Order: sequence, then C-alpha cells, then structure tokens
Amino acid sequence: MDIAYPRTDLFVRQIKHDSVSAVRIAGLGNYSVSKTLDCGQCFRFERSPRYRHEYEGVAHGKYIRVYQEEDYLDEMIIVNCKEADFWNIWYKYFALDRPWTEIREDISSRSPVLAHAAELAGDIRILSQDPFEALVSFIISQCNNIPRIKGLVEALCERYGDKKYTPEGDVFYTFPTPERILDCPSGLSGLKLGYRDKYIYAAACAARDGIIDKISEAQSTAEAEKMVRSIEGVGPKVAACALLFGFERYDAFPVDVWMKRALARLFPGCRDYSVFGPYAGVAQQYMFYCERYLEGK
DNA sequence: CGCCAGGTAGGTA
DNA sequence: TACCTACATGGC
Repeated sequence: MDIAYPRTDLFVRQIKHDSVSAVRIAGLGNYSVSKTLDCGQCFRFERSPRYRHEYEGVAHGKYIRVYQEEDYLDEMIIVNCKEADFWNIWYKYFALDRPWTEIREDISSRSPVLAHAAELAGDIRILSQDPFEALVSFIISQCNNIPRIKGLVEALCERYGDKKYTPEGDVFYTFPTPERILDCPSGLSGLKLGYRDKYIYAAACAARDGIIDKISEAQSTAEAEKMVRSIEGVGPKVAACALLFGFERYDAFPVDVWMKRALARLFPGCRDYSVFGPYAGVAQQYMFYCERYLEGK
C-alpha cells in the first residue's frame, strides 16, 4: 500500500476558468469530489456560496475550487491551479497516486457488509492531508459536530495562519505551523476550544520537537499509533483519524470507539472486525459516509 | 432544561 | 478489562 502508482492513464490539461488558471484532469475512473470533500475527513472545504457546484477550500497554504461537470466522476477541474501545482501538490493531496480500484475491490471482497458499503461510498477517496493539520483538526473534533469543528479550525487559522487572497480578492488564512501557535502570547484563549486548547498546545509542542517526522518514519502503524498517542489528548479515535487522513496509514482503524455502534446500527449482527484487512481505515470512512448520509440526517 | 456532537484522562472495582 | 465522570461549547 505504500507503493506509488504510476498514472500514465491520467490526462491533465491546463485551461482557463473565468480568466483564472485551472487544470482539468481526466481518467480518474470513479472519483466523487463532492463525497470526498464532504464526508467528514477534512474541515476546510465547503460548497462555494458564489459558485454553487464548486467546492472551495484551503490546503497546503493554497486556495482552490474543485468541481465535476454534472457529476461526471471520470474528470475533475481544479480552479486557481497551474499544472506544476497540480503535480507538486494536488496530485498527492487528492490521492491520485493510489490504486483505488484495487483498494475498493479488496474491501468489497472481505464481507457482504463491506461490499454494500463500497457500493454506496466506494467513489470516496482518502485525502492525503498535511499531518499536523490532520492531527490538530481531529483533536478539535472530539465531542464536537462537523460544522462546529469547521468553525473552530477556521478560527485557529484566522488567529495563527498567514493571511492571503483568492483571485477574486477574498481573504483566506492558511493552517498555522506549530511554531506560530506556540509563539503567540495570547495562547489559545478566546478561541472557544474548551478543554481541547491544552491538547492542541501539547500537539504543537510535540510537532515543534519533531514528532511528525518520527511518526512518518514509523515502521508499522502500531508503532506510529504509539507515538501519536503519546501526545496528551490523543486517544484511539483521534490517533486513528490522524494516521488515516494525515499519515496515509490506510489500516488505522478506531474499532474501539464508534465503529461498534455504527456497525450495530447499520448492519446488525456483524461482529467480525478482523476481516477489514489492510484498508480498514478506508472501509471505516465508507461506513462513516453510509451512517452519516444514508441512515441519519 | 436535557441531549448530542467523529473523545480523552483519571479514577475505581 | 470494564465502567464512571469531569472536561467546555453550542445547536436543537
């Protein structure tokens, strides 16, 4: 699962979108931009109020908009992006270097329950987010709902991130570095983070001291998990989400926390958690989507 | 007012 | 191991 996947079947072309640089990518296979950006794995993408069919957001210090024409899942357009940026940043961020057909097949083959989930959510991709951003975002996520998580992440960016402008002249803020969080004299007070502020402070200290690289270099997911869990406020759930969404550990799987409940509710009778395989975390995200969008609200 | 929201730490039996 | 509660905050 760690081997990059050469995409000679990907067709990338630079275009203009209302006089803004954009890139059209074809040959995605079966990639749902809307589900991927709206399934609760990232907190800085939203439907654009100005361009309703587009998602807009910030990652790796850059603002982009992303959309697919009439839900045509084989192609996507990234606005405010040049071809060099695509290959240097977004190709990996959108996880186009991964063998998603094989991953989905692997998950589907493991149980009828997972085959069902893959049918409903198999066009979701796991983004490769910035590790520190993923870690802090999922620390904030604990005991919070997704809209509020987004608001708190945004508040953190507004206080500590860099101020930048979109091509349309709107302000946006980058996700802060650990150093910026630690340097600020006002600390994290006033951001309404509640009891999570000291956890974020602890994560920033650990990141400043080099824990991100150490986690990235871990030999196994179990070893990586041990390192993330050493940060105060990071339990099994936050660790699994950080590893899955920030460190490309597709087998990280918070079976202890909500998965048992989700499985019991969605697929009564399923108790076999050992069959999830090397992409258990991906399967978990399929399940999360199923629960959130098809069974609940 | 009570309950819930992508939990965790610290305590107890 | 399994359960209990405090921890902050806001929406419904």
